[in-house]
Amino acid sequence: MRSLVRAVSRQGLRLTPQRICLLEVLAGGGDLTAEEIVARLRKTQPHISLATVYRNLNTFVALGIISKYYSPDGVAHYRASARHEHLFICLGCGDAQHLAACPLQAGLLDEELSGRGLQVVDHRFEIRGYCRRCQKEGAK
Amino acid sequence: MRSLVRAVSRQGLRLTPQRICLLEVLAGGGDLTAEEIVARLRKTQPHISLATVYRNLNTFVALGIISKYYSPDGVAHYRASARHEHLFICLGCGDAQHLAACPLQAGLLDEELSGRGLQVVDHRFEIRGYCRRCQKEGAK
DNA sequence: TTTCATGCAAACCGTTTGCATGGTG
DNA sequence: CACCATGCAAACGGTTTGCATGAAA
Repeated sequence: MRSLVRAVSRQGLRLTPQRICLLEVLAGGGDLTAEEIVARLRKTQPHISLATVYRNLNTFVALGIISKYYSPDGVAHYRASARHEHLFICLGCGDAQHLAACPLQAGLLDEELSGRGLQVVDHRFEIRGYCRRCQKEGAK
Repeated sequence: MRSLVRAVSRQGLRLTPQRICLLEVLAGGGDLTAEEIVARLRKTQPHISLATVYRNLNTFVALGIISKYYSPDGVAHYRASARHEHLFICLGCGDAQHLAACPLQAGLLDEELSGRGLQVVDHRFEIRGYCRRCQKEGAK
């Protein structure tokens, strides 16, 4: 949280109440849609505008303070920047769990990436399938 | 291409001229947006509707005949189904290129996945950064 | 006191849907 | 000839933008 605030002020952006609350929500963790973020913000900022949220989210993304991705239904999700994520997404229940193993750190792709002159900033690995529970339910 | 047509008819879907042309475009390869697909289709199907294209794309995705992903600007891209994809997406120009190396095939995550009882269906790896050209432009 | 940020509402744009028509199996 | 698929146009919903107001530095 503190580092997020510092990142924002270091970029010459003003520290408005809205921005501080937004950073608090983001610091809380999770992949949130703009709607979900606004819902949480309204608790402390009842009149905050959706436009303000979108504008700030875009600003933060451009500065690399947070990251953004689109879920399979095409809705943007935001989260405090994690430079890499490895998710297992269950096709049965939709739950996502984070995986520890990082294929990139293992150096597996290094050769191919460097061979093509590609500079990595972040990555996101999604593995889809069925979790233990949903496998059992499917077998019934 | 032939296998795509077979997959469609096997599912009990009618083989309309629009669908056949759509499959031809998809068989041509690449990650295409609906707009790009329509532009190509108009050469042979001048009156084809955007709605028809979207409807068929969604149908094909649901049947697993093609796959869909959202680029960083939130626009859907479609391609003939690959059960796994490894993409490098340039943060500068937005272009995506496919990587050959597959971290999953290398067995890196096997231990973690099997340890948790997770059954893999497909996966998608996105690596973001800057391509050679955008690195040069950024240095200017 | 000068910007920059906010709120509101309207515009945008990719995508979906209702409905009547047309073509496939 | 029964249905599914198509085309058109309108609706939808997430996101962006113009403009006047308000607050941070």
